[in-house]
This record gives sequence, structure tokens and C-alpha cells, in this order.
Amino acid sequence: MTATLAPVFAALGDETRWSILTELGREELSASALAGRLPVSRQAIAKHLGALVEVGLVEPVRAGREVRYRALGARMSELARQLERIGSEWDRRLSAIKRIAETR
Amino acid sequence: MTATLAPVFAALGDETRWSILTELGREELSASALAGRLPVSRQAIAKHLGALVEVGLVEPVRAGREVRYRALGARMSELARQLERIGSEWDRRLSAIKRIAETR
DNA sequence: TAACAATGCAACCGTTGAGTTGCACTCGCT
DNA sequence: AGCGAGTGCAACTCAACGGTTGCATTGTTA
Repeated sequence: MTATLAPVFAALGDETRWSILTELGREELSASALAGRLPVSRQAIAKHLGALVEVGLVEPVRAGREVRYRALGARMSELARQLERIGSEWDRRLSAIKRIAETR
Repeated sequence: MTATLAPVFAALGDETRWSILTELGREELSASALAGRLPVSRQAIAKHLGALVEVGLVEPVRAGREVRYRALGARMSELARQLERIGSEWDRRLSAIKRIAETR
């Protein structure tokens, strides 16, 4: 189930989306509520939320007539693990080369 | 020295850039060499390399008349740690709320 | 030193994406 | 029942971005 990573990081590559995530990290909020705290229209927020839901970083929660959104820490940690794996792999190759160079 | 995360992830939000990173993760390569392996022009590659250098994921290494590029695993792991911190923080808040709900 | 390979720089094009405004719809609540 | 808050959908603008081609420059090496 591990598709390519690019789309998720594309979603994380926007400043406004990070503002949204920061707010949602504190408490669940609706699109309208978020629009009240950030300097962009509600519709812009709605689009961003759609993008974040798309990549699994955020989850909608119906609450009466409004829709609140929740930040998904598990998904974030999953990404962290993938990056860590890749990063350490690069380093492993590097240190292997260094070792060979020293031994010769 | 921890600026905002968005620019780094914007750099990681492109499929071609991941192809480049994957290649560089295996061995150091020049822009021309990369252009030989990927279906884009050398100039496009050069731009991507510029973006990756900009956010510290890649490092240029002069080798005679050519410039090879090296993938920086340490930077990648640093990103992983930041994501992990954020993700677990979100989860901590969630479980705190759950605990309160159960206790009431 | 002459020639070729690699890099660097600039202009251009098409597409994507963030943002806006405007309007229709749907639930809650009085 | 009806009013209003919250949501959803659509069309449009503008800037940024990925990609290209063309040309100038640098530097190795035969």
C-alpha cells in the first residue's frame, strides 16, 4: 500500500496548509472556524482540507451541522519512518564507501 | 536554524526529484549522467538539483571538470525526526482527550 | 593549443495550483 | 415554517513551476 511519496509531500509543501495543520493539531475545527483564524477565504481552506484528506493527513468528523477536521498523527509518524529509512540507507552507503577508502 | 518546513517538502513534492534522489542515493552522479538515465533534459535536471541543494538534501562535489551530487542522509533523518515529533504531539493530544472523556 | 565534453545562463511555453467571488443547497434552531 | 449558519460547487485570475531549446563559457585532455 506504499504508493509514491511525492503527492503527500506536495501536500506538505504549502505554508497555508501547515498553518491549518498547526491549528488542527491543537483542536478539531471546521472549515469556517479555520477561515476565522487564517487570512484566507473559507473556500480556499476547504480546498486545502480536501488535499490533506486526500493524502490521509487529516480526517473529517461530522458534528451536527458542521464538519470538523482532525489531524492524524499516525499518518505523520508513518511518513517520518519512511524518511528515516531512506535517509539512513543513504548514509549507510556513504559510510561503506568511506570504510573501503580507509582500508585500501 | 529551523526555518519553516514547507519549502523542503515542496522540494520533495515532485516525482522527477524523487527519481533523482533515488539515483543519487545509489551513487554520486553529475547532471549530465543523470540526464542519461532519466527522461528529461540536462537543464531540467540542473534546475531540480538546484532546488534540492537549496533545501540541503543534496550537495555538489567537484570531480575534475564535472560536478557530482551527493544525497545527504543526515538532512533526511533530521526531517524524519521533526515529522515524528509533530505526529506524536497530535496523538498525545488526542489520547489526552480520550482519557478525559472516559474519566467523566 | 585545439577540440570536445560538461556546465551555466536566459528566454520562452504550457500546465498546475492557490486564491478569489458568486451562488445554490442543507441542516438546526427558534 | 422560516431564518441563518455552515457547506458544496463552479468559473475565473494570476503567479509559480516543470520542461524545453539555444547559446555562451569553462576546463581537460589528446
